Amino acid sequence: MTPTQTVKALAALAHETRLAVFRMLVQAGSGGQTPGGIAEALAIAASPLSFHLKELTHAGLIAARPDGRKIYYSANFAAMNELVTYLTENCCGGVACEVTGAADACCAP
Amino acid sequence: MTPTQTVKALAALAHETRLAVFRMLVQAGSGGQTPGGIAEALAIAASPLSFHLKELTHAGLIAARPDGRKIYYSANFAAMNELVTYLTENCCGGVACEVTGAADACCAP
DNA sequence: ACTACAATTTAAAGATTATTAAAATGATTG
DNA sequence: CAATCATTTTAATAATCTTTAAATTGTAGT
Repeated sequence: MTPTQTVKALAALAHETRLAVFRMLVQAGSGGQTPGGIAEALAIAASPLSFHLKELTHAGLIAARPDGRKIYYSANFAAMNELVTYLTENCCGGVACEVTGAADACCAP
Repeated sequence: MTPTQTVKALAALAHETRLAVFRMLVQAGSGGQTPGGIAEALAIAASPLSFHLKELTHAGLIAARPDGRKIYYSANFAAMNELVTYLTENCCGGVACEVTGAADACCAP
């Protein structure tokens, strides 16, 4: 993951509505959710939701799967995991972690 | 961690310079780094760096430890780990993970 | 074809954030 | 105490995001 891609993903998540949408999709699993379902659950109007879904999609954090006149959005788990890895990478210089004490998997929660 | 705190942390990281600074501090471990050291390593002018350090500090992602006329900044590893946890929490509804297959630790990289 | 539904697009207004250069703070050294 | 060093603050400008409401696309049912 490049710094630029990472910044895009973080910026996409750095908004209350989008963070809620993304977490809802993370919890929904690979089946996903339609904009209608998300809008109802989170009480968001259709137009802004569509804008935010586009932002998350452009950042590579979610993907769309059209089905008839509905569209199912689901979280991109690979991207999510790459993002987490990028943030914690080479923690404490890669030596035995000062924080967790773990030899590898340094600074994992 | 509240959604509001999480959004603040993500927004703080969603900037190329701040992401680079934060990763440098993550890799520096608990000893930390001074603005002077960071400025030299990343080729950033003092004034914008100070602005970005303030943003990261307000977001709770780093902390300052003054020592004489120098200030050592270091990553807040607890905050970093909480952020990661918040993003991946209750992945796939908490049932056996569809993505990794793991029973718990669902969707960990 | 006509109507209804699911979702997206557009354009304008409003709000937030980043950058720059200059000035200021506060701690050390000679 | 004057000079210097490390860092922060200020204020103005420039750039970027969000929201809103209205209009649009595309699909399904009658």
